[in-house]
Amino acid sequence: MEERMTSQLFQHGFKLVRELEANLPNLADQPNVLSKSCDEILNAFRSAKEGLNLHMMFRQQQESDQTGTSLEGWRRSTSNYTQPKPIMELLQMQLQADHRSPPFSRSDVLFAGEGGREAEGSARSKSIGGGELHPMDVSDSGVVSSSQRQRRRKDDGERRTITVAAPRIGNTDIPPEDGYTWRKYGQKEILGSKFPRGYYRCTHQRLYHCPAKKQVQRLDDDPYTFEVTYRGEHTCHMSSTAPSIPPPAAAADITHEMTQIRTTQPPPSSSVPISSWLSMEYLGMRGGGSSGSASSSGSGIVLGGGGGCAGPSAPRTGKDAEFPVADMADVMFNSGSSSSNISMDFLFHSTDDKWETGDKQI
DNA sequence: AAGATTTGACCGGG
DNA sequence: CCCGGTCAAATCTT
Repeated sequence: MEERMTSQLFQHGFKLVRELEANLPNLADQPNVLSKSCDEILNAFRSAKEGLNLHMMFRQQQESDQTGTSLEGWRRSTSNYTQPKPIMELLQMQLQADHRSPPFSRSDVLFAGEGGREAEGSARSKSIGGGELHPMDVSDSGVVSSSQRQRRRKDDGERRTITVAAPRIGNTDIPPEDGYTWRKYGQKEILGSKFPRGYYRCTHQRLYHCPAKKQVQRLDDDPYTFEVTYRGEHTCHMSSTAPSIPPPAAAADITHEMTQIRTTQPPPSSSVPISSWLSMEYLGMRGGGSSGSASSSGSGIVLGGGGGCAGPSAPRTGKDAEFPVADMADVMFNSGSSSSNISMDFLFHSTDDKWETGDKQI
């Protein structure tokens, strides 16, 4: 169990590395950004290492007092969080604290909820994605009955709309990532809009009945800006067995880096007791459900590795870059706490044949 | 093969 | 009836 959490931390680190790897061609001429990303990675792995130490401590403690209650209590407290802050909000919090410009060119965040946060109940009872469990569809003949589908609309509850700047480098068709993985289920031309609107739902809707959805629409007047509307809240990370771990600063920042260039030093996540940010206390409190964006390329950023949206089924190709990544991580660990020890030559020459894979970059 | 995306059709609300 | 949202079969990707 505890090992699993730690492995999630490690996997997050790996993921950051993978992302850095994928974006390296773009970052070649932005050493400061690159350096920053390296710091994120270092922090991620450092946190993982702390987690490891923590496990060892707890294990020893558990062995000494056979009751095991302390461990149990710790676990309970760590799974006691509600919802992880969506990355957007994390960024805002973080940047607010830092007195820096907002992550994305967030012009506004408006809540259009009719007061109800009931996303969970209604969605479950009415079986949102229609298809799977329709009472009406289960005629024993297997043939769909006359009333073909049952759809639900309305009662979506809260809608949150934000505008997000698209990356001007790389594939601008892909709205910026957030910590969640989304699956596109529709696209529609909208009257009066030049660009179609994309409809996304949480990838883990099936597993966790997660009602979270979002719509992504490019603005007519500024194709580099997306308007993202979120509906419903993520419930998919509520699994008691494995809380997702959206490492606040690191994950948020690397996402951000790819989106907008800025130079900033994140709050050293390593200085935050891992137990506390595991329990999400570090993040403040609950978050509304979401953020982000999906991408047609399916390259969703998946945080953590365990619990919910952020994780159990990381769509990332899993096996592809595991070894290079591990090597890289190793190098970084051994090189101390600063990324400055890594020479650009190492990154751009000794392994340059690997960067070819980025066919969708730029 | 499983999962994601595409896309035309369907449905409900205004 | 129109429009926005969703479904689901076909297709693509991994």
